[in-house]
Amino acid sequence: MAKGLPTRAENYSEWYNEIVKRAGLAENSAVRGCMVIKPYGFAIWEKMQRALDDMFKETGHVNAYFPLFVPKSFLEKEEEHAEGFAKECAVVTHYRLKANPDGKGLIVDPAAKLEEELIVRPTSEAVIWNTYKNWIQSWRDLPLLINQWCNIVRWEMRTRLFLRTAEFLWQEGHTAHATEQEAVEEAERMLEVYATFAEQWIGLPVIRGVKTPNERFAGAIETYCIEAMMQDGKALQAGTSHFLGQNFAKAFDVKFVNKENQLEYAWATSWGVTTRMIGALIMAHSDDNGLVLPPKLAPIQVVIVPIYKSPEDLASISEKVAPIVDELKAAGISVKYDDDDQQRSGWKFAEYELKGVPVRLGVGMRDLEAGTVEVARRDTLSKESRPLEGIVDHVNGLLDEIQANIYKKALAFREENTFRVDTWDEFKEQIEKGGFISAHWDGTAETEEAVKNETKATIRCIPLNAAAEAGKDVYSGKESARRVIFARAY
RNA sequence: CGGGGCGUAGCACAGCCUGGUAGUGCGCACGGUUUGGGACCGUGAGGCCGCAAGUUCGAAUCUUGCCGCCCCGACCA
Repeated sequence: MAKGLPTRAENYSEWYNEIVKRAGLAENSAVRGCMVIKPYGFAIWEKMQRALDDMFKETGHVNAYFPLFVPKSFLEKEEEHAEGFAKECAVVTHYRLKANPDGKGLIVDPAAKLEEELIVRPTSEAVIWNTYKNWIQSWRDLPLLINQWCNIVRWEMRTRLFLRTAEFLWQEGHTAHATEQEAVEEAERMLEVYATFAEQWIGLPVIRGVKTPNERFAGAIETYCIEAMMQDGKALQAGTSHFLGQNFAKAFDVKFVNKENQLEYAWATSWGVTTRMIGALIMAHSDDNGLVLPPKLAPIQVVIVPIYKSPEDLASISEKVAPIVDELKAAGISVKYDDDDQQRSGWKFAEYELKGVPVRLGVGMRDLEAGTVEVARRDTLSKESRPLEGIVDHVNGLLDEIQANIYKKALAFREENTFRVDTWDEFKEQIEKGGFISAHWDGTAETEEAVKNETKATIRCIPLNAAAEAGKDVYSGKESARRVIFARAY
């Protein structure tokens, strides 16, 4: 076990916080509620960005950039949207500071008050649809498929590294379409992109679903989501995709002329995933020794640690290892040969385990003589001695195996902790133990609210693949057509 | 914004109750011995004790007021 790292069983949230800090992913900043993403954490984000961006491009999207500031009047235009975000907005009121006449330091120059306040974007629908108004005239201008990578600010009272901070990084896709059907298909397509990314890259099984009206994005007609289970049995929303109908087109007067020469409002979607996915990755796979990274997102996939006594030994190990490093690189594997003389091998083993490096190769003098290498995998913590010959192929296969294994493990965990519940007593008992509860819901906001008040559990989603099944609401006893997923959530 | 806790070296903390000018561990620097799972010994550097005012001969310690951070709740990706 890592030195002094709290265990998941002892204190799950402290375990999480410590992993984030000790693995060098992020730390709290001097600015309240904001985080500093450190190089190792940012490297994971860069890998996520790369993979997602490729998927966005493959589905026909292009990147652009819109301003950080949203004039208050823009935000106001779509009423529900405005209401939903109003209570968490940072507002710019002035554009200048000046020397404090009463002493040292600076004060806000009262003479430099902005005519109209600017909101630091909590999301960009308003700015973007205000822009789209000028870009869209004809059906020939559609669909408009644009994404941007940026930061946003949502003034949170209580923050946690990666999971909830006042400022965070994300991507937001904003598309405009000529027909309702096309927009709905886009929202569903992007949800599937997210689900694929979560499952195949993060190794995180997700439930695809739609939100209840209560949980919907402010201004959306339908919110699709992917929900994942963390190791403490709580749910975490890993991505959302919205069908916005014509709400924003109407608010910003975005009309186009269709093939019949008639004016119509454009149909919209928006979709986003955030740096929160890094939190999901940590909480889904890591163990009491530290981080466990899926090979596809690991900044370092393979670390090679030389084990030696004298500088001469190190030299001969380095000589033997050099071609292997080259071969691994040639095979597209990111590898680090850690010949740093400042730290001992035992220290390095522990350190790379804490950092979640999927595969570690240990090479010592004994290996040199025997033509072997010690192969250690992070996900199972198992070690074996293998012939140096053919090691690159072996590692390549091993990375795939680890990627598959951590997904399998997470899926098995979710299945073991998902319960079909049909009585209210059972519901209350189970929710205390954690996990997902699949239960009947009568479709009313009243019941949803009552369940939340009594148990802190919310409806995470109505699964897209939910089979029609007549039943009785677990709380109210009223008629229900299908089961939904209840859980306590992050 | 309500309830609780905490601000002392880069980090984690002790000292405060019972006032006398600051200590431990990790880390850091140097030297040596070590090296197949977080080495050990020795020497050394490093602090306006969150800020401000008050009490006192004297304040990290007592009083008051600020500021900041963390945890628990309501809100949220």
